[in-house]
Amino acid sequence: MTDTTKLLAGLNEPQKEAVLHTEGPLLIFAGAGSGKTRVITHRVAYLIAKGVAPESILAVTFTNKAAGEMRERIAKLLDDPPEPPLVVMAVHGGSPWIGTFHSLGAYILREDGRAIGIPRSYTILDEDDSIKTIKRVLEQEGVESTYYTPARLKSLISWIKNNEPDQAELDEKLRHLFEAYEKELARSKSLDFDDLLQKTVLLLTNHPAVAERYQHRWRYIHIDEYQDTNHAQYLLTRLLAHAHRNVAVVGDDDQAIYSWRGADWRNILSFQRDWPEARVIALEENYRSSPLILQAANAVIARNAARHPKQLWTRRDGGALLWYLIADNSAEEARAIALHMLTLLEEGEKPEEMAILFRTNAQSRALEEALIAAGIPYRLVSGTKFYERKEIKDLLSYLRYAVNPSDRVALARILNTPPRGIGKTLEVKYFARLAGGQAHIAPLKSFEKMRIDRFEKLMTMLQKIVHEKKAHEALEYIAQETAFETYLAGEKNGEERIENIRELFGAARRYEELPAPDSTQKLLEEAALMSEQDALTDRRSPSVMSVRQSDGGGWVPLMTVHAAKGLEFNVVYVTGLEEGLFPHALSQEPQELEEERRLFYVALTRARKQVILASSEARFSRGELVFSEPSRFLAEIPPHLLEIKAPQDFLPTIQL
DNA sequence: TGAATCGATGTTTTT
DNA sequence: CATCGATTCA
Repeated sequence: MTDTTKLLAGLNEPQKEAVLHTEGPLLIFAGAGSGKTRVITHRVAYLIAKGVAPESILAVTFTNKAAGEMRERIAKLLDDPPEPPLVVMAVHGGSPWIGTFHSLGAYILREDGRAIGIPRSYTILDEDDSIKTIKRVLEQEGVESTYYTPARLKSLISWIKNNEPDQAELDEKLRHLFEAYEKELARSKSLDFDDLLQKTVLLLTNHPAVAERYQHRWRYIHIDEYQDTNHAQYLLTRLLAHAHRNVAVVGDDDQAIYSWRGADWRNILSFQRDWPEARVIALEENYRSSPLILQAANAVIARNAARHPKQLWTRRDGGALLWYLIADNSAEEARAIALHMLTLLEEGEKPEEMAILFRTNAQSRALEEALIAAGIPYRLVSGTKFYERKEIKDLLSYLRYAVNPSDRVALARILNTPPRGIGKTLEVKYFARLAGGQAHIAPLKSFEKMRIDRFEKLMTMLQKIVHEKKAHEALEYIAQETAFETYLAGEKNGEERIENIRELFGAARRYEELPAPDSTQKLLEEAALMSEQDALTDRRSPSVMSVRQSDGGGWVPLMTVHAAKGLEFNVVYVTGLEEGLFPHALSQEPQELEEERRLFYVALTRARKQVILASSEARFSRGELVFSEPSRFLAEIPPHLLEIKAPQDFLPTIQL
């Protein structure tokens, strides 16, 4: 057993208090860089060292990556070898359960969903899959309306699921479409992201015996990033903690940046209403950023009216002024940044310690081009995610369909991929046939029947394999049988895409130790719930690959500010600081502007040593040159903290 | 059936 | 600008 005093060493007073307050509700306001993750990991390790059974501890994190890191850090604190990353701990008895709300819901529903009619083999639909389902519903219902576009309907449905409005308040048409969508999901034995939360709440509410089991199992609950929980997550937390009341939530209202996704940061402010006996602890000492960066961030966030007042401080002194780079256009902005990076690299800064942040993914293009020109290795922590690539989704859809033969989205994907002569007409016939034998279904012509028979035979075989063998064996079988690599070789970017599916085989091998059907199930779950920060692979150009190999690893990370949440770097470039872009033109309501400001605050507080802010007077947006003013946020930073730079100030001191 | 081409059309952030 | 969908042609 680990000595508990060791777990308290090096913590400041409020941090210690948070670790020691193990019984009863606990609310931790943790400012940016105040050692929040440290507190949670030490707290969990402390509980275990004190003799609490590890399996009775639950920790909910914002991303799976954060979960993996937390797991490793706890293991290290307890002098245990870390578990292999990404294999969910629940399957190894005797470990804390650490994961996101969505994976928690997926797990509970997998175990107990049958009580509310959800089969063990259900499919998780990602955003793209559920949009496809909505398209099918709109077609079936013969909706002509231009108002109900698939994307808009998706967000309306999502809103309904998260907020459970009074049925009577809903528009008749919308209610009808909502029900049709739900019916289609049920028929496909599929759940969307919102269902993973909402159905879990439903299960625990309607089946008290099930709820009691989980309440009894997880006696110590931790929720990270509580300011970004939505209503369903709030209810789930309350349900799980109800019996023992040992619930510790950690968050910062100033870093709430997901209200557009249904998150309600007032959850953190109203915690004390539900748990009146809660101990409240504020962590305001910052260990990350230089005092100048903190002063800038504090000044900016102070402009928000809707916040719990607080002020970050640091014991450190010194630090560099924030730089503000004004460029004529986005290409020049990108080039200047790349040049500056070269100087820092010369001085010995590591590439992975210099992050480039932007408001929208579309901005990455110009930056990538400049980095390629400068020969700087980078990685895009965003954009087309690994599991969203077509070849990956296609191949995984075979497994999905084998596991869940009701999964219509998966079937539609694989029926003719690779091409096997089942085109649009035959697909329609086949779907009608599966839907049920009405009289008007045209009989299949003999060549059609042959093609269908061949496909069905393949799937019967695959089903058998999925139930008897591991995920990677099933994948390799299907790739073999469908000559998938030969098919990809004939497509554009064939080589890269073949690489990708080989990488998928590798990912599948991480589930080797699980028994046969679970192995495939887990892989599919990971694929659906993988987040931006978790991205397994990175988009990079061939030239970048060679640089990477020659300098012993390390890439400059490029990502949206949202994706940077929870991360920190020595140097942070915040690009595209223009009105209309950051703050975004679509977020102009007072509340939305405050969220944009919080987003800017998050960007600033990612940096340890240096912040470089950048804006362009003109940039291309949908093929058009658009001119804009510098972001209002720049003017909110006290001028004495800023040093204005022109692109020429970034001229290289070394030869390109 | 499936490849190819043309034209319209939408534009934030993501589990 | 890039993606998606519809239409056309082999």
